[in-house]
Formats: sequence, C-alpha cells, structure tokens
Amino acid sequence: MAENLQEQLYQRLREGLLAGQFKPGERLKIRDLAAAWGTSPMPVRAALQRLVAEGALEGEPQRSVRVPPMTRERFKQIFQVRMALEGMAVEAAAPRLTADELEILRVCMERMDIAIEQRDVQGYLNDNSQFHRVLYGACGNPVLLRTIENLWLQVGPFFNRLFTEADLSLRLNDFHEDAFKALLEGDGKAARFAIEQDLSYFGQFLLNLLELDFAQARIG
Amino acid sequence: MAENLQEQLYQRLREGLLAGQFKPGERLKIRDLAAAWGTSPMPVRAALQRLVAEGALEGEPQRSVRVPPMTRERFKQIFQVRMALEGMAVEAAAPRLTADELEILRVCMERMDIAIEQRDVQGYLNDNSQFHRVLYGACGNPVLLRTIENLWLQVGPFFNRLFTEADLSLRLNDFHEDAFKALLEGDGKAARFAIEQDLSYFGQFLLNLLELDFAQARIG
DNA sequence: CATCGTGTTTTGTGATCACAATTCTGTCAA
DNA sequence: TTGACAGAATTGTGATCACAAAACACGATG
Repeated sequence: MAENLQEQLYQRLREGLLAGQFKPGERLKIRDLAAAWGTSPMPVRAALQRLVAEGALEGEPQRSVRVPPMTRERFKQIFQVRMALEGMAVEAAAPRLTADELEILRVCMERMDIAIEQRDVQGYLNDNSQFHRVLYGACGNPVLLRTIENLWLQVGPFFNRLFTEADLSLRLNDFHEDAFKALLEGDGKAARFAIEQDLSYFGQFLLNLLELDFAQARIG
Repeated sequence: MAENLQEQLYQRLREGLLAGQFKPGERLKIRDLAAAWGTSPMPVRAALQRLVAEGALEGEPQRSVRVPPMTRERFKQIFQVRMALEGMAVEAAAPRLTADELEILRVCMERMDIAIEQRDVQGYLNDNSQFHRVLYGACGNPVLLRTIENLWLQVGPFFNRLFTEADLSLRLNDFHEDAFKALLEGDGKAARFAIEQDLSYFGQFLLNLLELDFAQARIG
C-alpha cells in the first residue's frame, strides 16, 4: 500500500485532473498543495513536473505550473491524434479480447444505459472511461496504450467540467453497441469504424460545449 | 543563455540518448551525473524523472533509473505507432510546407547523398533526423509533433548505436526523393506513402540489426 | 563449489534551508 | 480614473542533510 510519496501525489493529481476538479488556467502552487496534503514541497514538485512532462499541465521555467486552457485549436489537434491512435488500438484489440473482457464491456454498456436513464453524469462518464480503457488495454501494445492515456489526460480536465446532465442522450451509447457487436464477430474494421464514430459524435458534442463556454465567458 | 539548470541537464541527457551515448540497460545514477556535471543531485533528479515521464528512460520506485533495453516486441510496438503518426503528420504537412522549408528538405537530401558516398554515418543520421523533423514540424499540430518526438526519443538510444557504415545504402535516400517530389506537387497521399515506405525500409533494417545484436550477445 | 545469510556501502527519497525571480499591493503622477 | 513604479510577500529552484531501501561484498554453511 505504501508506495512512493510522489507517486501517490501524482495519482491524486491525475485523478483530480481527469475528474475536472481544476479549472483551466488555474495555477497549482507547490507549497499550497504540500500544505493541503501535509507533506513537504519536494514530492509535490516531482509530481507536478511529471504531469508537465506528460503534457497534462503546462509550465514555463521559474513560473507556476497551470492547467492548460482548452482552445478549439488544441481540442482539434488532440482529437486528430486520438482518432488515429484509438482507432488503431481497437482494430488491434479486436482479435485479442478475452471472454472476460467482453463481459466487462457488456456490463459497462448496461450501466451506461442506466446512468443515462437516471441522468447520472458522473456514473456515465466513469463507465464510458472504463469501457474505452478496457477496450484499448487489450491492444497488446503498451506504447500505444500509454500514448492514448496521455491524450485522455489532456482532454480530461475540461470535458468532465463541461459535460452536464442536459447533454446526456441515448445516442451516446449507440456506437458502443455497434462496436460491441462488431467485436463479438471479430470484425476489427467495423469495430474501429464504430469507435471512430463514437469519438466523432462525442467530440463534436464537446466542441459545441466549448463554443458555448467561450460565449458565456465573453458575457459573464 | 542561462535557463533552468534542470532544463539544461535534461537537454544534455536527451541529446546523449539520441546520440546513443548510453548503453541499453545502463543505469544512470543521480550522484554520479551530478558529480560529472558539477551540480547538486537536485536538478539531475528532476531531469531524469522528466525523461522517465516521457518514456525515454525507465525506472521503478526506489530503484535506479536505466536506459530501457530494446526488444523486438518493443521495437514493433513503437514502430506501429510511428507509422500511423508520422504518416498523418506528412499528409497534414503537405499543403502547408513553405518554399523555405522545401529548400531545407532539398538540402538535407543532397547532404545525405554526400554522406552516403563518403560513408559518413553520423552525418547521414543527422540530416535524416533533420529532414523528418522539418517535414513533421510543418504539420501544424503541436500535440502530434510532441508525441512523435517522444517516440523518436524512445528508439534513438539504440539505433544510433547499432547503425554502422556497413549499412549505408543508396536505397535509403530513394524514398526521401519520392516524398519530396510528391510534396512539390502537393500530393499529400503520395508523400505519406513514400514516408511510410521509408520508415518501413529503415525499420526492417534496424530490426535485422537488432537480431544480429541479440545473436552476438548470445555468443560473446 | 554453489547458496544462503549478514554486515557494509551505495542510492533514491523526502525534509529543510537559502536565494533569486516573479507576483502582488498600494501609492503616486498624468 | 488609469497607468506606472517601488516595496513587500510569494513562489520556483537548487543545495545540503537525514533516512530507509536496495545493491554489493564476503564469509559461513550445506
């Protein structure tokens, strides 16, 4: 249980980022976090620097690290890479998925349906995350997996923040089902296509939310 | 000139890695490097941790950081991702290349021809690196660019080490010329295809060298 | 001769301190 | 009211030290 202190703090920060607990543009100060966690500044510094190296945070020398604000451009840039890599991961995973993993995917889909019905945003996002994570995890390529996780970390801070229950729509789960059927038949190409459609649909959704957010920022 | 100390050390280590100055499996010890550079262990630690976060070095908790040994599997994994991302970068760069950048590419090709003729391995690798770097740099997607650079950093330590003058072949520059012609005509698809062939050819070459290296290790 | 165990050294990790660069705050001048 | 500027407070960076875990060397034991 007792790992490295800096590793623990890294995990906490990472989860916080993925959960959207930090506002884009917000500056994370070493001493503040150290005081909050009750540690010395040292492991906090290490954890922050690691996140900067991974692209999850941005920091100029001699200046406070901050959560990178999301722009249309950056979102599109990340999206383009995600599309290529996650598509590739699905296609590679298709012939390698075990029965257990398929079962997990099925359960995730069930729970997403329920979450949508109950308008439980947090639950939906969690299961959506797990669905994709399990799927990509079976691709057999750790380098690819790691790169994908990095990209998720870069979009996480903003989309968990913007996505509200008003945006929950049954359509969101359709592509998961398409992908699942294709995977059952071992059709990698079709699964890839379905996931790419999922990303595309979800991505367009988020892009709209981002525009709305900009508009609101201009007013308020 | 005087940036962050840890940034400077990071750059030095990075260059050293790309130049193949460190053997795969070699362990980099904080105090040793600090003594060698004449600094305190602190900025060295930060630089090493950054490289670990980028995947260029590997380190388990409470253990020395080391240069990851290259295996067939890992090489294929990295290669698969490189193929997708570098191909995408070329296609995106094709309509954006300026006349200046095209000129740089042309000069790189010229110099590679000369380097091959003179059996200047180091010169060839430098220009090859610059050729690809300039090409990808024009893709207009910083996220993509950063990811590609990370992957280069992961293969760098081993291929600059294994590639010797015996392996210099004129064929190596053919695909660059194909790509260049396609770029002049603004044909992104063709340029992508040429670069993918280049990667494929070069990658197969390196894979063979890797096998030879394994065989030698088994004997010697 | 091989293998395990023990004591020593090495090495990463975290805390504390010193310093310089940045950021903040309040005041003055246009 | 707005802008710049000087002082103070904040904050990242690097050095030094303390400690525990890992790596190592060497002798005991089968």
